[in-house]
Amino acid sequence: MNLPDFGQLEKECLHAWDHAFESNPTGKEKFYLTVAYPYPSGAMHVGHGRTYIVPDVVARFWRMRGREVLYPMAFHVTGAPVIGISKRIARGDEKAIRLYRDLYKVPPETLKQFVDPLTIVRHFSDEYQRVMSACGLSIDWRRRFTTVDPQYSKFIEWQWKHLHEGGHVKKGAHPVRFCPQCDNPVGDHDLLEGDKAEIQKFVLVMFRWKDAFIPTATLRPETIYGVTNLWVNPNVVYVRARVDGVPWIVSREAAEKLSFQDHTVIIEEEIPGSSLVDETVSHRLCGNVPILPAGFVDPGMATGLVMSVPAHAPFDYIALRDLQSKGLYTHIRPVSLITVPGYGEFPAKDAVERAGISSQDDPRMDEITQEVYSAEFASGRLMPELGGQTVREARESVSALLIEKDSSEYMYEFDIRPVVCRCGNQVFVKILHDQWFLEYSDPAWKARVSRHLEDMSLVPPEVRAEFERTVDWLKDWACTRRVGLGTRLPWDPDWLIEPLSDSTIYMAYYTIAHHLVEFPPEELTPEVFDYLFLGKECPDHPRKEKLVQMRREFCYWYPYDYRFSAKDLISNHLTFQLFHHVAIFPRTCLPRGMVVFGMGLLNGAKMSSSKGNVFLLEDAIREFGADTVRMFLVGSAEPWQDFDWRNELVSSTRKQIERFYNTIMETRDAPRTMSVADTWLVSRLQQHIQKTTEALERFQTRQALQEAFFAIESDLKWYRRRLVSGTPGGGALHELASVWIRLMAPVIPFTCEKLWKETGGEGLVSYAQWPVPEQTKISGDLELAEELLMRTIEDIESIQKVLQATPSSLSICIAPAWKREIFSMVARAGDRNAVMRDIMKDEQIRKMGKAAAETIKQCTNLVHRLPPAIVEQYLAEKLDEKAVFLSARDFLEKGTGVPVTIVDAEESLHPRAKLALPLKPAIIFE
RNA sequence: GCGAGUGUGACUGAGAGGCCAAAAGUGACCGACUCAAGAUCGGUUCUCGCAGGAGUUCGCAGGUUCGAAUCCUGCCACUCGCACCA
Repeated sequence: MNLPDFGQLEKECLHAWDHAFESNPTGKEKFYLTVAYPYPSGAMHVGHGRTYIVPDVVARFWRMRGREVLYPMAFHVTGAPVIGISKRIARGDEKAIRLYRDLYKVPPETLKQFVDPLTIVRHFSDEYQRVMSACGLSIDWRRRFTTVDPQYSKFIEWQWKHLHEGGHVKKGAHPVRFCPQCDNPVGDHDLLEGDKAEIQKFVLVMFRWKDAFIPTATLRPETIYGVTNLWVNPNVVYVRARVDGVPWIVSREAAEKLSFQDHTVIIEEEIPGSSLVDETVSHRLCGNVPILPAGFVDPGMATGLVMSVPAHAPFDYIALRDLQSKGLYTHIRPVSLITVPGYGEFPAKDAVERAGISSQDDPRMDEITQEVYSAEFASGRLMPELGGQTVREARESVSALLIEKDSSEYMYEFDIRPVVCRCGNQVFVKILHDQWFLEYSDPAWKARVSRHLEDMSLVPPEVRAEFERTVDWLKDWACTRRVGLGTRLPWDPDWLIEPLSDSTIYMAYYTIAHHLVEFPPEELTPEVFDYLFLGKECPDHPRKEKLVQMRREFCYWYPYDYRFSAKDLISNHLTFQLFHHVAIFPRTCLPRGMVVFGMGLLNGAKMSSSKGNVFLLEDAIREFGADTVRMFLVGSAEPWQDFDWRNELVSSTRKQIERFYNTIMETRDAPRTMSVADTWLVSRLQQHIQKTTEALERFQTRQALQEAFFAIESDLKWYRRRLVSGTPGGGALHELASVWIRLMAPVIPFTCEKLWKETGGEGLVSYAQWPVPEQTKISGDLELAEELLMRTIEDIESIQKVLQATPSSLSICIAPAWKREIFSMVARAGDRNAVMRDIMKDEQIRKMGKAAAETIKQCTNLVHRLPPAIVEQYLAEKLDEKAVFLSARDFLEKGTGVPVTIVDAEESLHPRAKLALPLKPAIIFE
């Protein structure tokens, strides 16, 4: 083997590609694809690599097909993560420092500067660009920007002005997880404990006790009609507190929580739980009820006091039963208020008894509570005397009633506790005010998105259901922040625009990004953008011609053709950007398609930077070469499937590329003569061109590689086998080389660029014309003949395998014409059952008698066992089987090592000769 | 829990009612070439079989059909999402 220095080769290519992929509007049809821009807070790993390499393969493919391709890239730096990172590094946090120093290999001097968040993103943006280039990504880097560039901020302000004017941004209150210590809302990833916790909305049912209220929290306000008592924990000390001036009795924890939920709370005195036991409270809807002691009451849960509905709540039922079994409170009877199919008067009792639960501590209690809850919610109705509403309806109407007439309030609480912030402190539910929302819940907005979604091309098609559901499910999105990097809300500059919300239509920005940097930000007024993106009247501007040109460029590129992104973004970014597009742009500028990717695994485990389970892309390129990394990443699975990076598999990909390189280099010396095998090879090649093209049009990179690489390799194998020994191959190889290099160029552009040059190709292969299959080069009869030969050899080999005695000769007996006739008739027949009768109508054949009947049966069998394409071809071509074998006799003799004779089956005396069928000659070893 | 998806031979994966014992790649084993290793090339890789065949397989259990990896039902397992975050 004579391999080049791939590292050197890559360097030369990168040099040749410098500025080669900068795209400008031309007379050609365009193809605009974008990928979600990265948030550069760390080094790229091979998972990121695939995210950008797959689109690059697509970009290179369309470029070679003559499209003007735009593949831009920018960096998303708005938001809070880098601020957290810089703080942690400033604080000397070991874990953060280890990650950046050891895994991401940030030099110590640079790391020191990471106390400034912008330094982090600047460092990694540059690194991203360097590594992306090293991967051979055909990006137009002139358009690079970051989301904190002043021009971009102007663009965001323009967009938000429209969203605001369009009525898509509303102000409201919003419960969030909040850490008082950090004085900030906390997201899932900021939690030490309780990351699954959801905020639930409880109704506080206000029971009167002396001059105060005892609020009990419930998710089932409709059960107020069945309250028999309250529960208090006698071992807990409660407080009497003035809540918005009104005295409430709640747990100490509850008092603190309420203070975060829009209440002013002043604690006045402590009240031991035990002193509340046996007190009487009252409520308009259930009258006077006693307070009973119960150990299960958790002071950390909502108000720390609960109402008891033993007929419908298993916990309440069991707690009451336990007390009554000790002879206490025996006068209390459960009060039934809901009827549910499948349960008796007291569903809680039924459920407990069915499950055979005897104690409050039984672990199944939560499960059966859920069971009763769900059953009643799904199919329960209030008793007729209470109005007969469904539980679903009653829950709404009763809570409205309680709020309006009975001083009830809402209280938010987590469904799972404890919830602990990364800083170690307890997290509370806080109601944020003045929060701005994108009103994704707006049915009219949703409807426009849904309608557009129908017109979009989604790859793979299975994701459509998920998009539809997401559009349906999206609620209002809190779109402003107090902390982080970003653009300020134009009409309320105390707020920053939230980072997902500022990244929804930036694909439009790319189209003119390289021109926009020439403008001072203050000149980029809304009127300018209105002209550029919406075609409104062009404002007066000293550089009006420039603006006109930019408008033209935008119109050339937009809308984008495909957006590529990982599947985890379906439920936010990918759907958000559709909402924003329909809100801002006219129909003609709405996105055309999306391609959704699978996730990456490393040696079978999920890739995760925080767990250190990553393989850096730059290391991979250094170790294996960029082409190897590319070919592995696009070839191991289709884009939407998850892929698994395993070093040993990657190494074998490298060998494949080396093999490819050598094969092509060897073709340079091949003579120009065309043999039968050459014609066959060229004929086959047309199919591979066709199939590769189709696969890439459908983004099936793996399938494309299957055709463009392995299928061609396997043809070459047969081709070489068919060559007379010692010959180096013929004229087909030159054509093959030229086609093959181009088919592989999108995937392994470095190697192909080099080979293109070596084989005398003109210019860059990156811009060479994509091969087109030529009908005139396809010879069906030859392909069928070779197919017959291959199949026969396969049969011969399988016989040889089981043969014990060494044969001295081989006869191949060709089926007679009448059998070929029968075969054709069988193959053409539509109705399989009638075939026999129809064929036997033929005088000539009927004379054959039993042999004919037998042959019909065998042919029927054979026709169904052969690939339809072959049968079809057989019907279309006039195949002279005997000639095929005669011309391949040398080849057969060489393969089997015995003399071969080819005879007509009817001339052979051997009984086995009768077995001969079309496409399946009798094989006789003697 | 809810929603969307996936389960194929040692592994990655094609296959979407008869072309299917199931493509291709990888790995493993054997052979050729080598002093040797690597690379390369040829062969084998579910079980049985002295004639191109037969048997048992495609998460599990049923069902539809002349016929099921493929269609239907149930179960099990895995992946992703469930938001204030990139």
